[in-house]
Amino acid sequence: MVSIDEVARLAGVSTATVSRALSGRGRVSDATKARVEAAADTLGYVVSAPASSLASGRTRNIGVLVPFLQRWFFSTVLAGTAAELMRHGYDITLYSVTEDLPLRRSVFETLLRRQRVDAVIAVSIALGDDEIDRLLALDMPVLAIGGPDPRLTTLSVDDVAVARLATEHLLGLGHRTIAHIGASPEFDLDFHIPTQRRQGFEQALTAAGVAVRPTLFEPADFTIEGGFRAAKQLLGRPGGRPTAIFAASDEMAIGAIMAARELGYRVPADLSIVGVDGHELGGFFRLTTVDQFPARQGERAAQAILALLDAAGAQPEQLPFELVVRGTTARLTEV
Amino acid sequence: MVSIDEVARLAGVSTATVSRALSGRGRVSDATKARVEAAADTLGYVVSAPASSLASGRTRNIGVLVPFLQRWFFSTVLAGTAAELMRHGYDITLYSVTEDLPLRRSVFETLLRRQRVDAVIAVSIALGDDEIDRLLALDMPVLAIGGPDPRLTTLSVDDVAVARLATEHLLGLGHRTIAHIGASPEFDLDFHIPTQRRQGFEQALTAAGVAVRPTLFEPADFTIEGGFRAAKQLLGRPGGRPTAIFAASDEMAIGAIMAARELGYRVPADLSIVGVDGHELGGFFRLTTVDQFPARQGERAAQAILALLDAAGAQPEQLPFELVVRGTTARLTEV
DNA sequence: GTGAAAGCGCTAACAT
DNA sequence: ATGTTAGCGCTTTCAC
Repeated sequence: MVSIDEVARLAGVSTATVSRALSGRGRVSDATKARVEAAADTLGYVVSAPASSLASGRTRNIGVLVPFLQRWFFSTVLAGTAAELMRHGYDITLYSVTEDLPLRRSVFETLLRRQRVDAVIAVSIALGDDEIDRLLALDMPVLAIGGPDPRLTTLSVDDVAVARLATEHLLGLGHRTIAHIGASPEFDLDFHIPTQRRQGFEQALTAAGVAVRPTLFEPADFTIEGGFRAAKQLLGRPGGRPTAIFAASDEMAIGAIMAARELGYRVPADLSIVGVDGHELGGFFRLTTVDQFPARQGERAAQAILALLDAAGAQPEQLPFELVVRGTTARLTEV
Repeated sequence: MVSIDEVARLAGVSTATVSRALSGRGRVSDATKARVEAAADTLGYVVSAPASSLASGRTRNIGVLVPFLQRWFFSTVLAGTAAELMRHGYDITLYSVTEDLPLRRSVFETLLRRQRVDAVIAVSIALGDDEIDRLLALDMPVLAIGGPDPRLTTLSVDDVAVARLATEHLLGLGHRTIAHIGASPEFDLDFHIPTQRRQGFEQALTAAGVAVRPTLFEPADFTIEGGFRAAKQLLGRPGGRPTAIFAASDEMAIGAIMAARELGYRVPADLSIVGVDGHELGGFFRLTTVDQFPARQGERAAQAILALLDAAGAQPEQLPFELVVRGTTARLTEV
């Protein structure tokens, strides 16, 4: 391992100057800077992260907390964050925060407290009160993406507005009997996004003078399979089947499409379906959806945390979303 | 930040003893060990990673290289690795190694060389020769999961055997006109798994005395959409359509199922389909598949790298796989 | 603009 | 079994 002294010797300067030249902190003449860089280059020198961290207190490393690594949405956000951070020379330390309680505790009580990260990003994760306490006690910038907690600075889409938009799209096509596939109550206990989507849905209906009917709601677990089951229920129930379904995620919407097909309904001729997310499979299924650009959410979070690191506080920020009309929604045709 | 001296003072011992007691290296009497632990506990002391790393040369951190974070297979392997590593008090630094060449270079030339990781795991990633040179030059344990490179210690499933198993399943059901959806040549240029699957497929056919017909092969890109397109080709081509399809991934197999349905073929009555992976969607589609247990692959890699870290060399290891017969394959019925 | 020197918070000999 | 001490490889005052 070539160390800073060797670079200093080769460049004919002190280690202090090498440090300044390579880090960009403190002034160094252009000439020496060039010489130092050349020396570092020929020696293949790379600053030792532990030594630098110990001396400076900065790590150039961000901790990222992710709940369901295997779900498309989360890994997509993570990919966005990772790319953006790497672009700035930052590493990312990944903490998979699952239901495994002992592991989970260790993240908050030990792993995050080892002085290994400069800041943390929590990706759409429902945190306990004590966990948030611990994050706050870390005394470093913390940013949440899409979580429900008011104590954390949060980047989020306006889920009420998202749902309203999807529902208004359906209303605009003439639909009046619109069902909603949302979260089961347990699922939503600590994570409020699904409830907000339901609120937006009901707001839109009410604003259009359409009554909200409890039989037109069916809970599911945000998977294709869950959406499939829920849609079967909705479509199978006697007495006025829905002519449109708003699913709170694209994966559930895809499940609904398959359920409809299996029951012999044509999408969108007999049934319109709209989802939320911007899932990669959306194009294939020609799914109309409200895209929330998950990869960009991740990037945005990375930028925000970097800003927090060399400047002052960040405010909660509203993330963009957009209706993408494809082939699973159509005008209501008189039955 | 409470430091080791405070713990030493409170426990009435030297910092060296605290270090020994907390790390488990070197002997400490049970009594003092208990006192030190108590002191650390009441003070909420956690060892500073940079300081410890600088002094010891160990980081308790593993670098993980992942190519397509958004693909189910990769994020599942990663989740397995992450959980297992965390269980042992290790952090994981995630490097997303994509087609972005400048970023990619920075991983190998800078990020990995900062003394931040004790070892690296490369998850099913096609590495260039120079990249492998750089990994080897890192002078630390490196482990690959499922990659093609002979210079790296690799944990992998026997892809030839996997394909043979899938094909033999189909042959055993009486099928003789079996098609294969595999990788396009470009896709396989630097990553040989797809080719191995094709070899296994052809081996099985030949062993059963069935001629290999080029028209019964169709390349795709390992996505649902790709599998869909490929199956349409295979089934639409005039002259002896296949009665069974072996797809080199579950996602392609799912695409094939949908293509078959759309063309009016019943699965498995008219067409049997088998995939590879053990994808989470497999149950929903009742897909017969050869499961390769991705989550366990990740765990296994974590265990192997930990073993490498405190002992001697590891040998390449064969990973388990298993035929899971569900509902998309059936006996050939006379047409 | 540059150098000297004092740490950053630990661990690992080496003593005892 | 425990204490003393010398670093680990940087960054950052403080001088000049």
